[in-house]
Amino acid sequence: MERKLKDYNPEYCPVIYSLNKIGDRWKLLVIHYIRKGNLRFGALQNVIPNVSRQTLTNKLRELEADGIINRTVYAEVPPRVEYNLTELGVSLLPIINEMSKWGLKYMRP
Amino acid sequence: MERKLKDYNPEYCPVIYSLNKIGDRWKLLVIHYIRKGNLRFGALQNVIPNVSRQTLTNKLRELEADGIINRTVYAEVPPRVEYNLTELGVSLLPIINEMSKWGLKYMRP
DNA sequence: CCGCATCCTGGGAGATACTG
DNA sequence: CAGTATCTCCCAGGATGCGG
Repeated sequence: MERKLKDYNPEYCPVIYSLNKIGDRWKLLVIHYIRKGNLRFGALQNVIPNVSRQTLTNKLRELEADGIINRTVYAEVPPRVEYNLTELGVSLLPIINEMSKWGLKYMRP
Repeated sequence: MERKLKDYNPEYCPVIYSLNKIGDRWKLLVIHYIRKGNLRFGALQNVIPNVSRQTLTNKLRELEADGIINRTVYAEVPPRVEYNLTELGVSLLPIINEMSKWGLKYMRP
């Protein structure tokens, strides 16, 4: 189980709540890349640098449990699974947009 | 040394850059609370749940090295040290604001 | 009060092999 | 293809004591 700040924070504040949902580099990257159209497990693995299948799986499960993404299995051969942002997931995009804007502005090579 | 996604990411993207600077729950919390007026080391330690001195020290150093906060030492007895956001630090506030807004809207007790 | 030096531990993450 | 199951490793972070 993931240890969360919530567990021992007396003055629970919104920022901490958000951090507990997405304050994890992997999760933000997953959301970011799903938004960009990388919907399949393999696609995500290719585009996110150095994620192991294991970790990617875990993060996808957590995001699903938090209602941020949907998982759709297509009964095909070979099997196909697609992930999509839920409404809640979409509501996170402004945060990622702000981060993206900041990165663009202040990034130095 | 902190292992950064940057080190092994072929397609370097702004979101990842931002993540490398602040994609760490402690750092965001530090920025958040400095903004709220908790400028002293002790104040930060009191207000951030369960940070050890060590960790807080490290994060403050990293933030300082990244030009996000300033450190001012007052030659008093007892000693006093204050941290302030630099211009670069202030430029991060929109991100935190978005996170705060999101938390307020979707937080369930 | 602030914070460095040490030591130590837990659990996040990688590697690998195996299934439907 | 898209996972699960295991095992291992590593280091971020906690605890503690000292020093300016």
